[in-house]
Amino acid sequence: MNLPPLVQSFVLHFGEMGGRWGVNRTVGQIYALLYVSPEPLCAEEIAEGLGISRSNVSMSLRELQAWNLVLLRHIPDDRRDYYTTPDDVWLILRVLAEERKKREIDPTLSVLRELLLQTPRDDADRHAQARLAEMHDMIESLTSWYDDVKKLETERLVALLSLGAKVTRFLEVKDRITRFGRPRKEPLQDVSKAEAKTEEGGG
Amino acid sequence: MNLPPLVQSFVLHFGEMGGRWGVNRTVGQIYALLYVSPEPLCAEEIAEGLGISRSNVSMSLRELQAWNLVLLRHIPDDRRDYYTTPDDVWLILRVLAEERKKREIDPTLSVLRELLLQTPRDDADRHAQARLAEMHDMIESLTSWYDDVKKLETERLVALLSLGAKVTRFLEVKDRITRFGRPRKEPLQDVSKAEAKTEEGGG
DNA sequence: CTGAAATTTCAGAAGTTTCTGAAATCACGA
DNA sequence: TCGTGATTTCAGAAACTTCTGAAATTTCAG
Repeated sequence: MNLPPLVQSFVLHFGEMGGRWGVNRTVGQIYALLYVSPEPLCAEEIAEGLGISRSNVSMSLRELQAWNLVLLRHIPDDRRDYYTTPDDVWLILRVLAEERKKREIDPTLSVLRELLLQTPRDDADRHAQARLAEMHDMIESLTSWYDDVKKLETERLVALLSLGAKVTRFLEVKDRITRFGRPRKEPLQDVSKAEAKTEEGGG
Repeated sequence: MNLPPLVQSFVLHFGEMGGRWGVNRTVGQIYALLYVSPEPLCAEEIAEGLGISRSNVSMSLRELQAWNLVLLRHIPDDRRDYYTTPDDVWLILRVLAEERKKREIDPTLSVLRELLLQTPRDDADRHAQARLAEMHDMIESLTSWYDDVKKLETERLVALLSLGAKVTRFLEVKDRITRFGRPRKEPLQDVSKAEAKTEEGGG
């Protein structure tokens, strides 16, 4: 490996983490290298920089493309493909979230739906389905929140994040107002329409 | 494998997904089995149900314990260990989020910090550090949002989720108000003081 | 068309992870 | 103390993934 020390440390770290993120070491390294590189790189340069075989680079770039994590660039009068990453980190985050959802969540959600449609044969089945339903409903809450939030422009998304849990003060205020009209426990579903419930103490 | 068909489908699916979630097939299967099982199970029963070796069960349970995803139970006059999962799915989600953060995010954040402290040797280093800083800052926004949100009681967390992106109406109002006094784009930090105003335009 | 450069594919070598059965260890009652 | 049964450990077998170099394919200028 033939890179400036700072870049090298970053690249090696991403390589090690690759495994935990669902890609292999080389894919992680290539991504890291492209991410910090000031210019797009061609396959040969990547192979050279990381000290790995040209064919390994080719396969790993394919995988990065399957993840939508790299961009192709061309340079006039040079027919090689040059690769780079999007430079907006928030865009990168969106792509990553989308891809991970597609791989890690969606298949499970669809299996859960399928199994919940089956007619239970006995009490064991009924119990199992009740558990699957709990999991299904939680995942639905999460993905519908996600679908909603991903539509936000980045600026707003950042604002929303920095607001953090302060948002709940909003809910508390709503609560207090709402309780005058409607005395007691309601299903918590559509809080936005003003029918939250219970829970005093809020500071 | 010797399980009711519905449970078996669920278990097999979790086994397949295991790889994508950073655990191996057996770990995924055991987790799924414990999750749907109405009673805690002992190692022998798990091995029997899944048709795998006793030692494999032992090692996989260890891993699930390292992830804090299983609970130990004891039955009077029986010295075997019985295992189960927490039954609140939201608690499971919290544990999972925490563990994944610990494994997938924290190490990277600390490497980024370390590399950002180094004195750059040239322009290439300066450019690389600028990129690392962008990544670092984004991850910090995310983790500080997460740290904030994870303190919420589940009931409030669910309410927050179902609110989704509607929360940004709150931000819009704040924007408008703020702009009277202060002509331009401000960091959107302390919105919490503008509370009660929001949300009349709902629907 | 031909040929040179870039890229991809692929069989199998190298490396890694997962799984097992056998042996070691532990926990407890008699 | 010992014996019984539960549990863990561990060396190596089996399965799987990653990586390479060689060969095949693509691309494009002349």
